[in-house]
Amino acid sequence: MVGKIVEVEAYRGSDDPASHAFRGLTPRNAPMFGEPGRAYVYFTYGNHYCLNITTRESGIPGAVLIRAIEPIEGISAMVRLRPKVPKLALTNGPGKLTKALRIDKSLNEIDMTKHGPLYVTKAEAGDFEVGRSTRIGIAAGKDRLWRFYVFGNPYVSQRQTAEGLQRPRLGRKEPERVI
DNA sequence: TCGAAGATTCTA
DNA sequence: AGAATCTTCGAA
Repeated sequence: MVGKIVEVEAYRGSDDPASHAFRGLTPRNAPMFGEPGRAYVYFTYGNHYCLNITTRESGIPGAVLIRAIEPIEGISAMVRLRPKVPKLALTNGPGKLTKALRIDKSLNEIDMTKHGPLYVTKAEAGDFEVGRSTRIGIAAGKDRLWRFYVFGNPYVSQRQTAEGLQRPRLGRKEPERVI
């Protein structure tokens, strides 16, 4: 299965009250303090896994939550994992995409920079614009515009009207693929 | 050991 | 708008 990442949120450490790492190292958030480029998978609300990719050097907490992807290959397999769900809703949320890609805690801490069961890689992509807004589903840290998404992409999660929404800016970066 | 909250989703 | 559902963490 292959998808293009179209929506992410950034989380940091003691300077970010919305982050799992805000109060320091715990067993759950340990990957955020570890090597960059690893998966940080956590379970929440009794039902859902969420996938992050760690971003900062060892000892400094940081991760990017993958909130939505655009399905590219293996769509029938994704539908099998999320039966009776229309294509547009297959992977447009952090808990939805982990289910559609069968991502769970067994992939926690996996190296996502190398070819393996779950990894990211650069791919061709035309020009696109990046929208940004406040992060979704958080109680603190609402002042930061740390949610980023491909502007106008229909596979972005349905809450683009979150407060703090800004019109597209930032540049043309190649999006990446998840497998 | 216990209670409350949670980087969500689905249904009514 | 509210329930579901259970892990995690901090406080007691």
